[in-house]
Amino acid sequence: MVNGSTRIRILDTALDLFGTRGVGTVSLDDIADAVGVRKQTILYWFKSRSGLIDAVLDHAADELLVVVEAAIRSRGDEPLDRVDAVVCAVFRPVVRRPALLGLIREVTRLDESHINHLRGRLSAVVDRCVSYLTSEMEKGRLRTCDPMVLAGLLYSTVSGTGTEPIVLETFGWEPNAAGLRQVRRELRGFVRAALQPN
Amino acid sequence: MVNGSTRIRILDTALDLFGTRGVGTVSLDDIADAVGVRKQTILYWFKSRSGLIDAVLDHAADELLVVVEAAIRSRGDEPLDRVDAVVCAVFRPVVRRPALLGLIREVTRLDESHINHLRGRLSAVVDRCVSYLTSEMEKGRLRTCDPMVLAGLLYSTVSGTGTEPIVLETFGWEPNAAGLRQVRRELRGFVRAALQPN
DNA sequence: TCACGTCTCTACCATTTGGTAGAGAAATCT
DNA sequence: AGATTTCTCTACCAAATGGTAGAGACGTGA
Repeated sequence: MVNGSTRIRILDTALDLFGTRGVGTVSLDDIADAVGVRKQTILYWFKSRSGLIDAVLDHAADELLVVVEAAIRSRGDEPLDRVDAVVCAVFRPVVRRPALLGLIREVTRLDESHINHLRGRLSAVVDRCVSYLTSEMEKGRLRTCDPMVLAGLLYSTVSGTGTEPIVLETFGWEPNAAGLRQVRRELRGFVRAALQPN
Repeated sequence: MVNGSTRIRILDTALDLFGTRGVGTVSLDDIADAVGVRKQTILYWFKSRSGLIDAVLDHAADELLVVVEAAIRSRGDEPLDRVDAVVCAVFRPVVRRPALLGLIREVTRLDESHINHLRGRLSAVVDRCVSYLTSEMEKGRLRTCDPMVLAGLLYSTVSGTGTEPIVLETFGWEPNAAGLRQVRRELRGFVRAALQPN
């Protein structure tokens, strides 16, 4: 097997399992079985379960950062369009890799050390989003409000929509491709309406 | 000890632990320790771990239903005010009992049997919310969109805000009473703006 | 050929898990 | 006084957990 490939397969699989079933309920054996490898191989590549968790968080942050950075730099001067681009960017993993946002959401259930680890990786992007919102509000191009809390609300809305299909099903939503497009359309309209300047 | 009191103390404690740490990572011994009781006492009142989970979900649904029903029937004909009342009602447990929404959110990680159990308890309220949104949209008093998906978006936004203080902290939010009031104010403004008729 | 990196194998370990069984204490109710 | 409810206690079980240890297989590159 090529150098690094097994390591990455472990990271990918662990990300999926952690993100969909929750970090605390996935054992090393579960991951090993899913990869098609023995538990000892995981402990060969990662010195402990805790080390694996940190590595998976890094892996997830990498994936998310690439997507968001690209969207932030996307064309268009109008802030509503730019926020829309970020919303679409974050929504994409919802379809392609549902576990990604699910894992980020798991942060609430993790130890302080892992929380800080992830925070360190995401803080740069978060700061940029908040200061962007601030400057556009000062220009009167977005509804004026607390930009930090607004960023949090936007995150909650997008991430919640993506990570809780079961709740949406309770509301009568149908989990198929057409349904997903519908959710994305409504999500974009919702966010756009919420940000419209007064 | 008075009849039923221990049972309810177990339910309350289990709700808190399940909601904050996740159902899958809380053992019967954890709950027993927190209640100040032996594991056997839990298994005396609930026939198994699975039975306890269902009972806790019932307990949580009860608490949530009372709050929401009251808000739905609150005065005011204006739909924006009425939705605002429900948002405030759901936000109240965020302060008083953070675990409540955290437990509802856990539904994504549960077995199908438990999911259906909870769904059965919540479907009545959900249906009422959706049909209310529908009728007000038809009257042109709310922004026109898909009412089912809108209900899901509202839920995601409110629940995410309440269950992810750690994420909000990453955005720079300060977790104290003033900060919570601030979040609630922004949340209400956000939802109001998102629902404003075109 | 030798060394190295990668991975599997067998065999352990202590700890924790959900769950069972049965005896008995203490209080309350009839 | 007797019966019932509520709860604790000791003792146990099989299964799964994270982790360790060491030997060896296999292929590649030097």
